[in-house]
Order: sequence, then C-alpha cells, then structure tokens
Amino acid sequence: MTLEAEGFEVETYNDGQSALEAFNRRMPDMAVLDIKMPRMDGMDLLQRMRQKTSIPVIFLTSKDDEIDEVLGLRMGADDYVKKPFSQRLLVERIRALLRRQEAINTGEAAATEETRMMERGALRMDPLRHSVTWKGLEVSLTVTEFLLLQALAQRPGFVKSRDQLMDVAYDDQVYVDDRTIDSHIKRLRKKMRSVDDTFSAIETLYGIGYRYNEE
Amino acid sequence: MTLEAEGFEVETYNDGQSALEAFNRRMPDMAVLDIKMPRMDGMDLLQRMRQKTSIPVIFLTSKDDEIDEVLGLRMGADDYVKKPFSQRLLVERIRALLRRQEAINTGEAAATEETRMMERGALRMDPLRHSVTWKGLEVSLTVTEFLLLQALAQRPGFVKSRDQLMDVAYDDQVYVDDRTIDSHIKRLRKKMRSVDDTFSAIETLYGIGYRYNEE
DNA sequence: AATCACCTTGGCAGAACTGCGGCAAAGGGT
DNA sequence: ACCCTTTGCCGCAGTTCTGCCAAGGTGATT
Repeated sequence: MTLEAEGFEVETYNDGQSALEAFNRRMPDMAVLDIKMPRMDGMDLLQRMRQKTSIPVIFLTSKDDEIDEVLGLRMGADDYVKKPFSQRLLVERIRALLRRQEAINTGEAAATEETRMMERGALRMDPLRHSVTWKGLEVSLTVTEFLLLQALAQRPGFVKSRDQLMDVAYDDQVYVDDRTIDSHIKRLRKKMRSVDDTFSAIETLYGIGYRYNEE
Repeated sequence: MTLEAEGFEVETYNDGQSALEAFNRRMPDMAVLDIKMPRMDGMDLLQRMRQKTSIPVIFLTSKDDEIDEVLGLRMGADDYVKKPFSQRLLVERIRALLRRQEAINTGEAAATEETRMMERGALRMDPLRHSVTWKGLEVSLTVTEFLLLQALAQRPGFVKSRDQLMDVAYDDQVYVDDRTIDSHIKRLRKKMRSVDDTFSAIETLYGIGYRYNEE
C-alpha cells in the first residue's frame, strides 16, 4: 500500500471483527472503514469505536451503498470516499482529517477548564503530559517554572504582579521573598533561550511585574 | 474466603458431584474449578457445565497437572490460575472475566476480545491472562505491579501522580505512604530490566509523578 | 549627570525528592 | 506449624530544585 510510502503506519484487516479487536488494542490515530465487510459492517464498527474515542473516521463507499453516506456521516464518520478512488485522493483526505484533529487536540479538547492544553503563539503547554514546547522543541521545566509560565501565558499581553504570580505558585500559607519570583523567571528565560536564543516573550514591566507577549 | 469481602456471592463445594448439583440449581455467573476433585474432576465437570451454558470458568491447576492447562483451555475453560496463587491475583482474574462477559452480553454480538490485549510499543499486556511481555519476552509481575504498569501504559505520555496510581492499585479505604508507589516502581523497573537492561519507558517527573513513554 | 529604585544573573547552601538495598510483617498456601 | 511471596516502609546516598544573596546593570527621576 502506498499509504506506508507516505509515512503512515498502517494495519489492515479484512473483517470488522478483527478490525475492532485491533482498534481496541492499538488505539490508532484514525481509521478508514469499508462499509461492507464480513463479520461486522462499517456502521456497526463505527458505532463501537465511537463509544471509546472520537478519532477521525473515513468511510469507503461504493455506488451501491450511496444511501449510506448520509447515514454514515450522521453516525459520526468524518468523511467518505467513493469507490473507485485514487490513492492520492485518499491520502489527501487522510492528511486533511489528521490536520484538523491535530488542531482540535492542541486547541481546545482535552480535559477540564484548568487542566486543558494551551497554545499561545510558538508556545504549547500540556499540563496532563507536563510537557512544554517552544517552536516545536521540548523544554523541560520544573513544577514552579511550569506554573509561572502557565499563569503568564494564560493572558498574553496582560501584566502579572509578583504577588499574583506567587498566588499561583504557592499555597496561601507559604511566603517567600519577591525576588524569588525573579529567580524563577531567570531560570525560565534561560531554559527557553537554550532552545531559542532569541526568546523574548517574557517581558519585564519596571516596577509592576511580568508579561507574556504572543507573536 | 475473602472473595466475599470483595462483594462476590460465593458458594463452595469440595467435590465435583455436589458442585454440579449446585451449579444446576443456582446457575452462577461464573465458576472456579479445581482440576483435582473427588467424585468428578474439573474436566468432567466443565464438560457437563458447558452442555448447559457458557459462563466463564477458571481452572486452578497445580504444578503436577500443567499438561492439563492446554487441554482445559481447549475444552472451553476461559482462564487458568496456577497454584500457589495469591488472593489478589484470583480476584483480578475473576474481575477481568466478568468484565469481558459483561461486554459480551451488552455488546450483543461476539465482541470476544474486546477487553483483551493492550499493545504499547514493545509492551504487551493481557489483563485476562495477567501476562506481560516486553520485546516479546515474558515478564512476571505481581498484581500491584501489573495494575500500576497498566495504569501508566494506558495513556503513554501522560503523567500520573502517586495519588492517581494509588487509586488504581488500592481500594478507597486503604491508605499507604506514597513512597510505597516508588517501591513498586522500583521493582517494576528492575523486573523489566532483567529482560532488557536498557529499559527506560517509565520516566520519573520530579515532584509530579511517573510517566510511561512509548518507543 | 547624578542619584535612587528596581532588575538580572551567577553562585551557593539547604530543602526537597528519588533510587535502592534491606527488613520485618502480612497473607495465604501446603 | 512451616514456608514462600508479596508488600509497606525505613534510611542512606545521590540528585534536583529552590530561596536568597550580592555584585553589577538598567531605567526613571531630578
């Protein structure tokens, strides 16, 4: 299959049953289903899969089951491709869906209000993974650094005073010197510069506090 | 028996004959059979039971009758547990089987292997068989280790705090020091290293918890 | 330009955290 | 009663993180 030549990792199954097993086992990033399959057709399979995740699904339909297209989409398929189809077409549609999914994942989706993923310009923060990337490069932060950056990036362009930042990083009973925030900002900037020596997104407001600037 | 403490309703019989009678009378949700029993051994009993229903059956085997394991599975047993076994292991296997049965019942069609294998990179876990392999090599884990690894591997790349891991491995009432998790992770890593001394899939995040990384 | 206020940065000691060996106590099978 | 496995925890040593200091810079103000 040329899908592999395109850099995708692919697994193929000839019936719905084994496809479902494989799905549960591997949790793929997306699925391409034929409507007609032995041992469980595409519709049933889609329904089962939707109970677990919401990955992108493309249906393959032949002329005979055109009627099913609407039904399929309504059931949660993301796209369908009519047989016969060209390799290129399928690859394109797959790419498009994965791009869209990526956008959703990085943008809003994920968990709750506070723990969700954040994207601000070249910065990405994912609390659930405790991972931070700047221009695509992983930066390894400590808990305190992570919290401070999160607080700042939360509202790009808005100043946060040291007191406000302390509230984010410490429990109420804990008190530390103002200048300690400066220390953390220092280390934060240093780590960011270690992956991008032009980093300047954290600005100092003389006498006020710090500010994260997007762009 | 502590199975009752786990919320199961249990009846015990010391020979195959009375077990069969009880079986016909009560129609249980599942059965745990010893291979060796007076008045009718596990094999015969299984055969009789299978004529009526297809409830999950677990065999208990001792070293002497290892040969029977294959035979037993072929005859329709769903799982077997080697003696000596720990209370917790048995409970875990029973739960897994009941879960699967439940899935089959509600998901109507034969969703047989639904809750079966989990593959994450070089790791494979089979909750039903309580078996784990790393790069194809069998690793023998205790119940606690198994649960922790399962929880971590469930979502590769996501951090799990010690608290979250404790939730997975312990009942709500049980409380243990969170450094105990460290001990289990230690043993887990050690066992994994014993089959692959480069093992490093379980990462520590300072001040946060642990994370399973694929590849 | 002089002065004062406020920041940045390197350095450092103590605090916090983790890995590991080891041990004693359950827990439960025989 | 005896034994083996599993488990929770302790303590030490090594590592990482953090709060603060002090020296030197930068910005504001007069």
